[in-house]
Amino acid sequence: MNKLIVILGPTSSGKTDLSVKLAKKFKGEVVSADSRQVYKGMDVGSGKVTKKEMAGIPHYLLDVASTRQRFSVAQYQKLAMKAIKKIQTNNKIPFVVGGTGFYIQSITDGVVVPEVKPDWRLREKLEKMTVVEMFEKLKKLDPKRAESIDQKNPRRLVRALEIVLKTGKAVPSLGKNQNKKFEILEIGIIKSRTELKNRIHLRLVKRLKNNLMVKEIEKLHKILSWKRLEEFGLEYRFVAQYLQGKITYQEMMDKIEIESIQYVKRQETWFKRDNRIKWVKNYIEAEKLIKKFI
RNA sequence: GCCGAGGUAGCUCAGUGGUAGAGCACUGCUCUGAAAAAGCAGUGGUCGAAGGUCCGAUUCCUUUCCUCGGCA
Repeated sequence: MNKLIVILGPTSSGKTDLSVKLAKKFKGEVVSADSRQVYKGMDVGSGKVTKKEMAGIPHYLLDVASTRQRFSVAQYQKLAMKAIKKIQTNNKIPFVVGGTGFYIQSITDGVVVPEVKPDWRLREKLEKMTVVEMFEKLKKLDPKRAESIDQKNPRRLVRALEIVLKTGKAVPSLGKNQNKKFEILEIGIIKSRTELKNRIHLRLVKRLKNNLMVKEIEKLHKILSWKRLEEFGLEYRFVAQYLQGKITYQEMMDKIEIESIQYVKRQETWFKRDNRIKWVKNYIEAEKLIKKFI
């Protein structure tokens, strides 16, 4: 059976370092699972591995999309599965590494997302409705989905309506079957909140040094609107706000740190639901787990 | 020293004679092609201190301490 190793953890937990070391030791190659690192030109702000840090280990799913387009889980799943197969045929072990829980789940659970491509014009129209109106509409068109949906979340409502309106059929129920194609080991990096806080702070200072990150975002703005840049969140959102004069430099720094920690919490909440994850503190513990697994 | 403004949740502030709210922070949670996104819920205050009036004061009065402006 084909083996697959997942290395996950909250932002700033040290996934890159650990995964490169492990990949070297166990003849592995890395498949990134990061919703921002897929974009070309988002390097400093997304904490993308540098060529040097890769230390010769091939990395997939980096720079596979243009920031002008919107990437999605469905695309991720397809590309990542392809990369995984390729790695396995080369008799190497794929290491899926990242912090985007939804992307990871698309591999480990093999979730089948409904085959309905986003229709941005339709979404724009739908978004003009209030959530109450959207929910009422969904209740009529797809009462079953309406039962389980988050009634106050416009994104979810828009997507559900999009599926129903485009296909004329109800949203298929989610079959959460484990991916049977692989034998999977999921390793999570555990770090205390205070340590993550420190690391996030130091990382931010480093990224701000020499204006590296600000320059990167100014460059991105040449082809992207501020609005679009703000959609990317965290460093991209607040540096964009700073460059527009909406907030001060200090406010920008504070905001990035606060929201990064909030992001950590959201990631932890997501990972908590997956009890396959084996939590480790360091390289040694991870190495032990993999030795047993192989 | 005098005059004025203010002291209410971790922060910024609203408010009322019948023991208090908001936003943000904080904590927990959700997640069907935007997921660093988008949502939901919850905790939290002896209302600066001490007296007084009142059935009752955070709200009115007095004193006091502190902060910020202006004048000396």
